[in-house]
Parts: sequence; structure tokens; C-alpha cells
Amino acid sequence: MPLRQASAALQDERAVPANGTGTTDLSLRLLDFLARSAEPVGLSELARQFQASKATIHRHLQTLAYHDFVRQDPATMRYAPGIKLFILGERLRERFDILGVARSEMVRLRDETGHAVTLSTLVDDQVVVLDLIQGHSIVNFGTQPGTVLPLHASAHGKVALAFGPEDLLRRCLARPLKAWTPHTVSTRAALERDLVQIKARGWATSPNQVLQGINGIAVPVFNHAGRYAGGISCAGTVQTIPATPSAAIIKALKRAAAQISRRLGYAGK
Amino acid sequence: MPLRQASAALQDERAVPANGTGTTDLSLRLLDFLARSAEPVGLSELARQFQASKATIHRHLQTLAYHDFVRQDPATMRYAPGIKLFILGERLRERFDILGVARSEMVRLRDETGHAVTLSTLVDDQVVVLDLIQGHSIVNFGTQPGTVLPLHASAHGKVALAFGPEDLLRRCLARPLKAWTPHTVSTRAALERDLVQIKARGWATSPNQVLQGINGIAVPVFNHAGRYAGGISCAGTVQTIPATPSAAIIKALKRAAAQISRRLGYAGK
DNA sequence: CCGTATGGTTCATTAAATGAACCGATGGTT
DNA sequence: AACCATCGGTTCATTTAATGAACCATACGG
Repeated sequence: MPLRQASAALQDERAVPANGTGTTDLSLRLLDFLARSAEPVGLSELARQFQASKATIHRHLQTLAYHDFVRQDPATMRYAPGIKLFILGERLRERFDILGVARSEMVRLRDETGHAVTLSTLVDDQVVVLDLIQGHSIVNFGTQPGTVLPLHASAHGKVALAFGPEDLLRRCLARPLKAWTPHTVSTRAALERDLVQIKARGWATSPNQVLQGINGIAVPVFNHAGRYAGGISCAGTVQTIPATPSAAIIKALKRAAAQISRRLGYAGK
Repeated sequence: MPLRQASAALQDERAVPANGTGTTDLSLRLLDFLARSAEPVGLSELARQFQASKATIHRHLQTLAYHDFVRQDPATMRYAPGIKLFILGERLRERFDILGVARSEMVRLRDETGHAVTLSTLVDDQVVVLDLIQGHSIVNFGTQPGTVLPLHASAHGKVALAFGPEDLLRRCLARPLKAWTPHTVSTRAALERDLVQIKARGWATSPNQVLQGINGIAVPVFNHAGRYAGGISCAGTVQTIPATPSAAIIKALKRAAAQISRRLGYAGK
């Protein structure tokens, strides 16, 4: 199977690599590629993907492996992401204090509603899923921690737009709004109309926005300074969570959010 | 407060950086340093720590930031670890399938015993904590996910030595056994005696081994091939988990481990 | 108003990253 | 068995690109 061109995986549509070190750039792209690959990848394959010589790739991998960012499967000789990524990633967790205080409330919310519950926050204009409590159904739902959600087409994202930094919407509109499904709100006017409503009622939904048949409902969490600190949401099928959800689930979400906000030092209602 | 010399943080006691790319090496050390720092660090500070020019550090940070491995606090201009570490770290989680199947059993074990429960596995001769379920006590216990445990001085480590790869013990004995406390088993003979007993009875403890007053009890988990796949443990004070633990807790641990092993496809008893 | 921090940039020097060609091993195919 | 095409890894001459001294502009404190 032809893998997607490696360089596209990370650089994506973004403009120029700016003025940095090209060597490091290659190393990081290698690291990213390996972390995104489902299977360990061989040296030659990597050299082909990145259009570099085997010698170059080999030395990069040596250094990455030395720092445990990459490991070589002793049996197949192929390369896989290393444990260091996991270790450093876990260390980053501590920085998001919202994570610790939210956990128990999320579990309670899950038990109340039976739905999968996710926690998100805004990092550098990106909505990132921080934690996930699996729902009480047979099929596993919800976005995994670490996932980046679209600002305009997810419940979490729209909560961030509605209650987050002032100029977030402007930066969001600077690039085209990707239509994930035929139902995705992808025009500026429709999104702004949506946000007015979300601000008024305090919660956002995203029926069929990012995936047909799936819906989410999210509410904001505020910190000690009274500012947006993140969001919590329930996710499920459009059958279980309709576009206009039941008063019960909204109430449960708002209660949980208020509780978390209070624990973060929020003094508001 | 004088920070520890940055270069020592990662290279540690290890011998030579091998033959890799020095540029990448510096980048990775920078990344590691930032991830380990509690607070964001300024450019000049980093240049001093790594004994390199500001220009060099700056360009490295530019590239790291471009890939979201590092972010610059807009207010203080200082540098902090980026969200990419968290994202890639979470992605690594999927690779450890033991994580998914173990979770519910760990929660049940925690509820049964009240103790903090941890899950570990062996990665490149290192025992790494994969998951932690907090105990039901006021004070938070247990080692955080991502932590590397000593092979000879932790319950998890000794389970790995007893039930893991044949030659792990040999490689473990190749370097001196660090004595974390006065009670740490740090002689070859004592360790080997310990392991014989652990193999016979199927569980390991580590009273006062790595921290005075703290004990852990661990049992192995086996995979579909009947080989060691990791371990689960309960942790607590030596008062709550004595050196020779109650039959109840041992039974609970063994039951949970058997259940997880079975879900991993283990056909044994 | 100076002194000394900070983050960031420029540019000539040179150190170091690079790739073509190579090796030894492995594993199918003829 | 001989062959060919892989594989991971290494060598070494070439030249690219990483480097640091010196340089801004700015901010803070006495």
C-alpha cells in the first residue's frame, strides 16, 4: 500500500518552515512519522519516504534512539516510536491542572448519563482533548486524549469560540472552514449565528458535524480568573443525543461544569 | 536556585553519544530539558545551560516550535514543552494494548483493596509505569504513568526479573545495584534469593526498597503466547501493606492479573 | 540616565551533515 | 545452487548548513 507522502504528514498546508535548523526539522518529521505509523518502519522505507539517503536517516535514527525517542525492534530491525514520547507526554499532563480536578466529576457525569465524557482545553488556538471517560455502552465512543478537534465543527470547538479568547474566531475564520460532512456548518454567517445562540444558552451541540450520526454536547469550564479554561462534553449517536438534547443532560453537564469551575477557583454562579 | 547542569539531565551516566547527528542531539536534549522543567525557561537561560550561543538555541527552538514540540509563552517570551509531546504520547498509548484491557480490572482491584493500583510493562529493559488508578485514601499514592522503576528495587521490577526475559537479570546485574534506602536489596546474592522466592509464590513485594515507609506488591500478567506481558501492583504504606501482605490482597491481585491475562489471550490457569 | 538584563538577528567561518558507493546478510525465484 | 533484489548498516570525499561573535531593540532597576 502506498503510504501518504511523509513530508505532507507534518508540514501539511502550513507555509514555510521558517528559519530553523533543517537537521532538527528532519528528525522531528521522522519522529512524527513513526509515531503516526501503525507499524514499525524499516530504514530503507523511511529513506524513500523522506527522499534522503539511508546514511542520513540512519544517523538521525541513531540519535533519536539514543534518547529513547525511537526504538528499534530487535527482531525485525524496524523502527518504532520510543518510550520517551510517552514519558514526556505524561509529564506534560501535570501542567494541565484542569485534568486532575475534572476527573471525578467526569466519572460522575458519565455514571449519570451513561455517555462518554471528554474534557478539552485550548492550547495555542487548538482545541485538544485532555481526557476521556468511556461511556457505559458496548461500543466505545468518544475522541481519544491528544486529539485535536476542529474549532467550527465540534461541540468543544464551538464552546471555545463562544467563551474563549476574543480574537479566536477571527483567527479561525482566517482559513477556510473545512466541511467534514454535508451537514457541517462551513459558512461564516452560519457559524456566527450558531455562536450567538451558544453564548446565550451556555451549551453547544455538533450533530453530524464531524461524523455522520454522531453528536456531542459541550459546556464551558471557567477558572479562578473567570475566564474560559476548557470544556466538558458528552458524546453519542444522534439517536441518543438529539440535536436539541433533553433538559436532563444539559442540567447534568452544567452542574458538572460548575463543580469543576468551582474547584478551579471560579467564584461565579 | 541553581539548576542541575542541563546536559547531565539526559546523557546521565551513559557512555558516548554514539555516532549520530549532533544537531538533533542538541534539539532532543533541549526538548527533554524543557519537558522536565517545572516552569517555562527563557532563551538566555537555555543558552547558558547548554553552553551554546543564543543564536543556536534560538534556531533550534524555532524548529521545535514549528512542529509544536515547544511553545513560547506569548506573555513571558519563555519556552515551554508543546502540545505535540502530549499528542504523540497519547498515540503511543494505543500500542500498549495491555493498557486498554487492564483498566477496568485495575479499577475493580482498587475498589476491592482501596489501594492505588499501577500497571507496568517492560520496554527495552526498562520497567515503565503505564497506568495508575488512584487509591481511595486522602493522600495520593502511586507512581505516575511514564515513570521508570528500578529493576532490583521495586515490586514491578522484580516481577519483570522473575517472569520476564531470561537474560534480563544478567543485563540488570551488569551495572551496580543502586541502594535507594538502607533497606534496598543491593547485592547479587540477596536479589537472586529474592527472585527464587518470587518465582515460587508468584508475587513480589518491595518494603522500604525505593522509599522508606512505602511498600508495593506486584504480580505478573501474561499474554497470549504465555509470556510475561507486564505487571500490576498495589502500593501503600508499610503499615497498610506489610512486608508479608494479607492473603486477601494477594488473592485479589492474582485474580485481577489472571483476568487481564485471559483478556490478552492467555490460555493458562 | 546609565548598566545590565532580556529576546532576537546578522554574517563570515568552519564544522558537520550529507549521499554515492560500498559491504555483508537474508530470502525468494529461477 | 546460482542469481537477483532486497534489507540494515558503513565509509569517505564533498559542500552544505549549523554555528557563535557581535550586533540591535527593548525593558527593568537603582
